[in-house]
Order: sequence, then C-alpha cells, then structure tokens
Amino acid sequence: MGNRPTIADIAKRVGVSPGAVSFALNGRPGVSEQTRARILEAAREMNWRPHRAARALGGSQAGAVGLVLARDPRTLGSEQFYTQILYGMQDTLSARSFAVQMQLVRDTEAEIALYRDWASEHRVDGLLLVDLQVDDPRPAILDELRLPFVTLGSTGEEGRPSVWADDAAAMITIVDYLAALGHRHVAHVAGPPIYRHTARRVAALHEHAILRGLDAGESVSTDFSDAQGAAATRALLSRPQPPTAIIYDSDLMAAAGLGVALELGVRVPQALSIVSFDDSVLTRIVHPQLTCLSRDTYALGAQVAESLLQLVADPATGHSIQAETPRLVVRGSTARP
Amino acid sequence: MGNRPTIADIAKRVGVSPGAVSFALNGRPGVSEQTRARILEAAREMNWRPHRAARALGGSQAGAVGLVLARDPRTLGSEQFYTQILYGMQDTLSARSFAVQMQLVRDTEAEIALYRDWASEHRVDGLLLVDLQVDDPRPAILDELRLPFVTLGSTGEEGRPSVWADDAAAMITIVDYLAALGHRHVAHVAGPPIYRHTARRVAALHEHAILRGLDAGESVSTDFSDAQGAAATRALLSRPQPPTAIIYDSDLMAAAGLGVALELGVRVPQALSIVSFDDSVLTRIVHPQLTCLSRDTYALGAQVAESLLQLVADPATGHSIQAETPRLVVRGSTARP
DNA sequence: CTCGTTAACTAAAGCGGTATAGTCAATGGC
DNA sequence: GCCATTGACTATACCGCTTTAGTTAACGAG
Repeated sequence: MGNRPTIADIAKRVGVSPGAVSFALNGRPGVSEQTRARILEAAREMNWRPHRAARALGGSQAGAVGLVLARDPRTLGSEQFYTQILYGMQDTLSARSFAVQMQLVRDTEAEIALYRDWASEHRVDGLLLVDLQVDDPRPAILDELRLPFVTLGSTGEEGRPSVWADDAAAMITIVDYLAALGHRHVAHVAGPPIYRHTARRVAALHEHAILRGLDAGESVSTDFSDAQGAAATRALLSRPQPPTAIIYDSDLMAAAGLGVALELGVRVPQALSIVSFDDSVLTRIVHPQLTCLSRDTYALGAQVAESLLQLVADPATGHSIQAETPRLVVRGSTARP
Repeated sequence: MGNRPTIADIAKRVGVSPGAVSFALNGRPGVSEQTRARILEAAREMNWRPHRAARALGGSQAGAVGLVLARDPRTLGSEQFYTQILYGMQDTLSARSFAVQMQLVRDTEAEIALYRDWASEHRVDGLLLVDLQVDDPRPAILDELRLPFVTLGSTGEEGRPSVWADDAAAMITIVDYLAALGHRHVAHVAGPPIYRHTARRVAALHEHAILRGLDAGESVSTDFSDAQGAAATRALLSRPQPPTAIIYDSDLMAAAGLGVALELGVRVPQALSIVSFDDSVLTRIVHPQLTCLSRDTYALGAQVAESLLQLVADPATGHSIQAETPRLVVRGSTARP
C-alpha cells in the first residue's frame, strides 16, 4: 500500500472540497457538524495523517521543538538529567504530535550556528534553552532569529517564559541539614562559574554558611567532568584542614569524589559526608548510596513541554512557572562528623 | 516575519528564473558554469538556506533520520552508549545538514506506532534500528511502511544494511582472559534473552567456556536495570559455590554488582573479578575501576551515519559493514582468583 | 416579495522547492 | 546553406495543506 491518503482523497470520498476537509480536520468553523463528522470518520478509516512538510510550508508550524546540549564529547556522561527531561518532554509533546529535535554540539558557538540553521530551515517552532550563562549571548540571537524559547532553570527575571526551581532554597536545605548534623567545615565542588545556576548555588552556600555560623562555605569550580570532580576532591582532602562534608553539583562528580575518598582511605560517611545536587541511578549504585537532592525530572520535562506548547501557540506569552524545589533524600553517604 | 531569502529572491537578483537557481544550487546540469557561479555567490551573500519543508514536500527528502529507543522510564540510565552513538551520528550528519530525530518510548509497541506516525508525516528518510530481537516484528513493518533502515549490532544475515561488531569474538576475548588468570567458575549477568546480541553472547560464553575446560558458563537474564543486576549478583554470590568472576552485559549492572559485592563483604578483585561488556564514565568512577570491553562508540555512530546517508541516497543498497571488535581494557576489578 | 445576512461550501492562490516540458539561439554535419 | 542537435534557460505544473475570497441557498426582517 504505497501512497498515503491526502486531504484530496478524503474530499473525493466524502464528496466535498479539500478546503472543507481542512476545516473539519482542524476544528474550525465553515462546515456543518454533520459533514464534519463524516469527514472525520472517513479520515480515521483511511488512516489519514497530516503531511508535516505541507503544513510547515503553508507558513504554519514545523511541529517540533528543539533542545541543544553543548557538551565536549569527552565530558559526556552527565546527561542523565537531560535524558529524563527529554523523556518527559517527548511524552507530553508526542500526544500533540510534536517532536523534539535534540542535538549534541561541542560548544555555545556551535549551538548558535545550529540555531541559525534551524531557523532558516524552519525545523523547529520553539526551543528549550538550558544551562544559562551569566552573560548569555543566546537570548538576543534567538530574538533576532525570531525563534521563541523557554529557559530551564533561570528565574524569569526578564519577563521571559521559563521553568525554574529555587536553587538557593535547595542549597539552604543541604546546608541546614549538614549544620544540624554538626558539620562546621563544608566545601562545594561546583560547575563552571559561568553558569547562572552555579553562581546562584555558590552565593547561596556562602551566605547561608555564614548565617549558620559555619566556616565560609568554599566552592571549587570544575568543568563538570568526573576527572575534575575527582581532582577537586583530592585537593580538598589533601589540605591540612580538610572539609568534613562536600557538596557536589552533579551526581557524576559526587560519585567520582566518593571514589577518590575510598582510594585515599577516607571513610564515607564517618570521616567525610557527601551530598549530591543531582539524583539518578548513579547515586544508588555506588556504595554507600549518596545523599542527594531529588526531584521529579520527568515531570519537569513535562512542565517544560506544556510551557513550550503554550509559547508556540502564542509567542507573546511570558509565562514563567516555578517547579518544585528539589527535596533532600538522605542515604548512606552522610553522618555526624 | 523574518524575511528569509527564497530561491525566487536569488533569481530576481541574478536575473534568471527560479528553476535555473534550483539547478545551480543542486549542482545539476542546465546552467552554464558562469551563471552557476554567480548564483552560488548570490546565495552565499544572501545567506540562503533551503526550506526543509518545501524540499520535503516536493517529494524528496525530509533531511532527517530517526532513532527510537524503547526504554521503561524506570530502567532509564543505560543510555550512555546511545548518547555517544547519537553524538557520532549527529556530527557526521549535520555536515550534510541532516538531523537525527531521537525519541524515547516505553516499549516496542509504542516504537512501532511512532514509526507509523513518522512514515505518514514524512518526518524521516531513514532509521537506525537498534536492540534487535530474536523474532523482531519491526523489519517487516518498516518494509511495509517503506522506511529504509540500517540495523545496529545485527550481522546483516538477511542482506540488509547494518553496522555490527563481533559479539561472540568479544565474549571469547573475555573468557580467554579470565581463563588465563585461572578462573574456572565464570557467571554472566545478561540482558533479556529476547535480544539477539544477548543470545549471541550467551551462546558464545557457553560454547567457549566448555572449549576452555571451564565450568559451563551460566547466564542469568535481567532487564538491564541496576536493580536486577544487583539482585542477580546477590543470588550468584549467595550460592554454595559462588562464581569467582562475573561478566556483566552492561556497565550499569556491573557497577551495581560491584556495589552488592562490597556490601556482602566480597572483596573485588581478590574474591571476585568483575568484567563489564560496556564502557563509559561509570566504569571509571567506581572503585576499583572496572575491567571492560571498550570501543570507540563515537566512531561507531559516525559509521552508522555514513551507512544511513548511503541508504537514503539509494534505498536499494544492502551494504553491511563490520565495526571494530571491542577490545579488553584491564583495570582494577579483575585478578587471579 | 424583496433585500440583507449568514451558514456551508467551493474555488483558487499561495508556501518554497523540484522536475518536466518547452523555447530559442548557436553549432555542426553533410 | 539547411536541418538536426545541443546548451542554457524559461515557464509551468505539481507536492499537500491552509487560507482567503467568492458563491449559493436558506432564512428572517421589513
């Protein structure tokens, strides 16, 4: 059965014009309820599906949203979080027969080049912008390209649509917990300071540590790789006054840090408590399992999808929604110092 | 909206017809070299890009290939391998301005439904088919849908295009290595037996173990989740005669198995050697690091991409290429029993 | 009974390319 | 020097769907 049925085939079968079929299938006025029902029935029977390209060409939607991750191929491995987000997005979007165009690129420059390509090829109707930087060039460029986007993780200060969680509150939860256990000397293995979320966490830790009477929480920045996570841990533990607790910005670095501690003979959690800012299988397969912040990442992806659908439907919306604050899941990697 | 140049704009500027511009841009005869040069120059200056939808509508390509992964959201976590494949594919394909449409779905049924959607919406020109099953329903359906595909990991027995590695040889490498270390009792924590690659590995282990004079290598099947990997390990180690070495079909399960061993007080590698069939960051962040089979997954993705491009250009090709056999990387998780 | 309105359609013009069928002048064989 | 061929283009017909501008026929108001 070679050729898919087109709107014209349906029109012929029902005995109306192609235009009427289009009206009926898109739920817009111009056909009687009776005719509409007959058309829909015929479309169902003939197993008709819209031809995406034809729709997109008509000047309307491409039926896809984009997600670009800028990652060095070597630093690859921390995509657990985005894999879950993607799953949540796709489940929500495919119900409306939207696709997610996901692509991995090397850096922000390549990311921007890709946006230009997508814009001119009309591949996507909107984007999810992630890993926002302190001085991010992307929003301005996307505005210029007229590609609407939702940001993930950035509070919608600029009146732009975004889905975000309260990073600072999450960090405070951790600090309070560690302080309650009796820790005084807490360190933080952070991501690159260029990222806004990193900056927010670093600031929150510092401020709240002082407030709680701990030693000023110090943050060490890394590139999020397991190698730098391990190196940072090694450096921290080799100090004359090593921290009694380390907070890691990602589960991958936390696991790597745990490995280093074991290697150095530093017992976890007796001599060192470890907390991860991210959750995934990883925190559960290492031994001891890691205390971490957990959130429903799948649901977050679904929220993002809803937000994107709304944005695509009406590019003028500036709706910003706050996702649940990650909650602390206590496992075996934390204890009194 | 953004006044993106069309072929007609170029035609007007150069002073020729749109058809001539199309000929020039697609490198086909019908224009003089001189005119062609002028057209290309103008297109470059005006920053012209083909409108994907328009091309796809013309009956030609959608400019995308698809990759669907059937995964239970809860079993998510073993996507390292496919993330790397994806990266390799995208780097190769985006040079030809092809996109990869990747989607996560729950099961094979949903996967097939998605293929039907994609076929009727003309979203993709070809597919990468992964995780082939012993009696796989997908090839027949894709034939019916006229969606060309390349299989990954399955030897191209049926004259279909595929990119595959020698699973049996890889397993034999492991068995030889363990036998040389002096192991007699080797177990295998495998994936679901429904997968062809699992079946091949199970058979290869069994045959080669006997050949080498080991106890008949036994395989335990799992769903690839860390939970079942852990459970299988626990069961194996609780036997009166526990194996002295366990081969895991995935790095995730190997890491989970290592966790169980540590928990049970079974020392690795002294009392138990662990080998993982897959490599990723995971094998390097646990302690001890895992001996594993390693391969250049990124390159594999690139090979897949080449194969797909060839297939899309000529759907009749049945070219099958063999990728390098994974090689054994010895780390700290294996030793003499 | 006539006119204006509206519901329910039909007709037709794109959207941006591709592909095919001309058109026209230059070329070359005999 | 005439006719056939070829090269270089132009004109045009789609591709499948959306959308706007008609076109009817029915209906109600005056």
